[in-house]
Amino acid sequence: MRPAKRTTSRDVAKLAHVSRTTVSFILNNVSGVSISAETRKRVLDAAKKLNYSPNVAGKKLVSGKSYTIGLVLCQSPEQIFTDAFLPQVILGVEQAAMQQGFHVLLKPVDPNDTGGYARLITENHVDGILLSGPRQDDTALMHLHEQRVPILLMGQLPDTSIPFVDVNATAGAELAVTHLIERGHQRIGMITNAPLSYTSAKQRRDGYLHALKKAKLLIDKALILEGNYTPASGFEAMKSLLLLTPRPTAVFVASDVVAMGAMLAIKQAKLRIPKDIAVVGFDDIPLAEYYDPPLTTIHLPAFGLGWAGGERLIRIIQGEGLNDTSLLLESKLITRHSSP
Amino acid sequence: MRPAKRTTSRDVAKLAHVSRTTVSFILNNVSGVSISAETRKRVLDAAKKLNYSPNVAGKKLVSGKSYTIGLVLCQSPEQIFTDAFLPQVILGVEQAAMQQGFHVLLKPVDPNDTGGYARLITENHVDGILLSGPRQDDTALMHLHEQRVPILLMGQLPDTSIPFVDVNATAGAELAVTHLIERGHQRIGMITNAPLSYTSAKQRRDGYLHALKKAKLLIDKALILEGNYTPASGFEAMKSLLLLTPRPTAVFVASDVVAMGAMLAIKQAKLRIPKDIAVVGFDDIPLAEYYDPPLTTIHLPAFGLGWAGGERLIRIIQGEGLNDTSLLLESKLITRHSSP
DNA sequence: CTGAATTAGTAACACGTGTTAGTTAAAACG
DNA sequence: CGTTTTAACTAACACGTGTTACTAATTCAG
Repeated sequence: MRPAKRTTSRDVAKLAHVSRTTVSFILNNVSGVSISAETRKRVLDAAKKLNYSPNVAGKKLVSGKSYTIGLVLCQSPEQIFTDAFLPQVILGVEQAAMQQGFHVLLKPVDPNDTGGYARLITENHVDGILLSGPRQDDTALMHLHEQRVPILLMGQLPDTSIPFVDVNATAGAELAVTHLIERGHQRIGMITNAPLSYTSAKQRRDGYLHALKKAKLLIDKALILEGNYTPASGFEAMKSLLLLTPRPTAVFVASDVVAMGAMLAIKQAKLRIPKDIAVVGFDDIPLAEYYDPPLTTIHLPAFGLGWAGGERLIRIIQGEGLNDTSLLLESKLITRHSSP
Repeated sequence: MRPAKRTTSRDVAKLAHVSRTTVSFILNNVSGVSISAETRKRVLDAAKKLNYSPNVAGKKLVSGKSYTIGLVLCQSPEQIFTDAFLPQVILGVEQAAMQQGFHVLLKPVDPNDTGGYARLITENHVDGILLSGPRQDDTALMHLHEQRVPILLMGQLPDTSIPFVDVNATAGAELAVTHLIERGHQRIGMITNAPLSYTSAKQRRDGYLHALKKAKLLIDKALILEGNYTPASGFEAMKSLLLLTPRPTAVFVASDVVAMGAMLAIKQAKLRIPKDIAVVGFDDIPLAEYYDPPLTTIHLPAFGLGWAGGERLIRIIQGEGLNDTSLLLESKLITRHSSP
C-alpha cells in the first residue's frame, strides 16, 4: 500500500469549479488580476478542505528557485565534535532563513575533499551557499563565484571579492591580551585555536601580536604554540609552556575548549589560576562561566553571526544587493576569575 | 546580468546528436535498453564537456522523491545552545545520508509550536522525517504517522508504534549509580538533565531508582532535583543538595553540562571531589575528560545514534522494511577521577 | 446605440526530467 | 526470398506548478 496520493492544485480547482489558473492566482495573491470575492472564498475553502499545500518540486521547476540555502561546514569532523560554538551559529542561520521562508540544507564537507558541495548548486538543490570555514586552496569556490552563484562566507578569505560576515577576531584577541597587559603581565604566552593555515587562527594570533606591539613588549616566538580545536592539544601545549624559563605569567588561549585542556595542565602542575598563571580564553562557550575558576574570555556573537550570514545571503539571492559587501561583528571581553 | 543559463539534458543531446531520451538512458544506466558503445561514449563525453548535472527539481517532480531527509530538532533553543551532544549526532546523520545519496535538511522547531514541520512533508520537501526529541502532545506527529509518512524517532515515545532509535539511557543511568554504590556510597543524590516531562529525563531518573532498588537502598525523594540542560541549573540544584542533613556523599547528574555547574557549587562550598562528594555525569562530552577533576560519566554513542537514525530512516523510505522496528544502543561507564 | 474599456476567468505553454510505446534498419531464420 | 527477431534509437506523455496571451461578458463613455 503506497502513501496516499498527494492533493494537487488541480484537485482544488475541480472542487471549486474553476480553472487551475484561477487557483494559482488566488493562492499566490497575484496582483493585477481581478477575482470576485465569491470565487476567492470558494477556492480558499476548497484548498483548506483538501489540506492543500503546493508541491515545491513543481514550484522549483518553474521558478528556478529552491528557497533553500546550503550551509556548508568546512570544519574537520573533530572540530565539529568539540566546537561548542557551532550550534548557536546554525540556529542563527536557521532563524534568519525561516523568517524569509527559506530552508537550510546542512552539508559538512571534509576539508581535504573540498568542492564536493558544488553539486548542491549545479543540481539546483540550493539557491546559494553559506560557507563556514573557507579555505584558500578551494578552487571550486572561486569557480562558483565567477559563475555568479550567490555565495557568502562565514570567515574571511584574503584577496577575494566574495562577500563575507565574520567576527572581528583580531580585535577580540587584542582585547584579551591588552586586558592581561593592563593587569601587569609582561610575559604572555599564546596557544592558538587551530593550525595557522586556518584564517581564524591567524587572525587571533595577529591580535595577540598587535597588543604586544602596542604595549611595546617584545615578542618571543617560543611563547606561541599551536592548538587544534581539542582540549588535548591545549593540555599538551600548556605543558610545554610551563617548561620555559622564565615561565610566562599569563596565557591567551584562542579557544575556550582548548583553554580547558590548558587549565588542567596548569592545575596538574600545582599552579594556581590566576595567581601563578592567568588565563584568558576565546569564544565564551556556555561552560566557560562554570569552569573552576570561571574563565575570562572573549564573547563572540555566535547567534548573530549565523543570523547575519543567513540574512545577507538571502538578500543576495533575491538580487537586492548589499550596501556594504561585508560585515565584521564586534566581540567583547567577559571578565571572570581566571584573570586578575 | 543574470546567472549563466543552466545546461540541461537537451543541451547534451544536441551536442551528441542523439535524442534526450538516449541521454537519460545512458546517464542513468537504465537496464534493458541497448546502446552502442560508440553512442554511449559520445554522450558521456558531451555530458562531461558541458559539465552537466541533472536538475533535481525535474527529477523530483517525475519521481516524487526528493532524496532529502528532514532532521527535526524539537529541543528548546537553550538546550541546543548548551548541548555538546548534538553536533556529533548531526554528523552521524549526515554521514549515513550521504552514503545513500541523500541530503539533510535541518529544521529546529520550537517545542511549543510543534507540528510546523509537517509542511516539509506535504510540500514534498523531504522524503521522511528524523525527529529528535519527540513530545507526547505532538498530535501532528501521530497524524503524519497514520498517513504512512516515513518517520523515525530519535528518542522514545510510549504507546506508539513509530519506530525509533535511542540510547539505552535507563541502563546507562543504572550503570552510573551502581558504580557509586559499589564504591560504598549509600546516600546518593540525583540532578536530572531536564524537567521530567521529557522522556529522556524520566528514563535516566528511572535508571537511578532501579539501581537503588536493586541494592535495597531506600529512596529519598528529597535527594532528586531537577535540572534544565544548563550549568546554571546544576549549580543551583547542587547548592540545595548541600544544605541537606545528612549530606549525600555522592551525586549522579544526568548531564555533563549540568554536572559542571554542580561541581562548581561543590568547590565553592570548599568540599573536595570525590573525597567529600563523588560525582558521576552523563553524556561524555569532549570536555568531560579535561574538567578538574576529570569527570566520571556515561559515554553515549552519539555519532552512532545519528548514523543509525539516518540509515534506518532511509531504509524505511526506500520501502526495504526493518527487521526490528527499533534499536537501543548501549552506553558505557567511563571511570575518571570525580568518583572514587 | 455603438465602440471602448473593464471584469472575471481560462487555454495553453514552459520548466527539466523519467519512462512507455513505437519506429526504423539490419540481422537471423526457415 | 519472405518473415520474424533484434539492435539502436526516438516521439510523446506525465509530473505539478507559474505565467502569458487570450476570450467572453459586462459596464462605461460619447
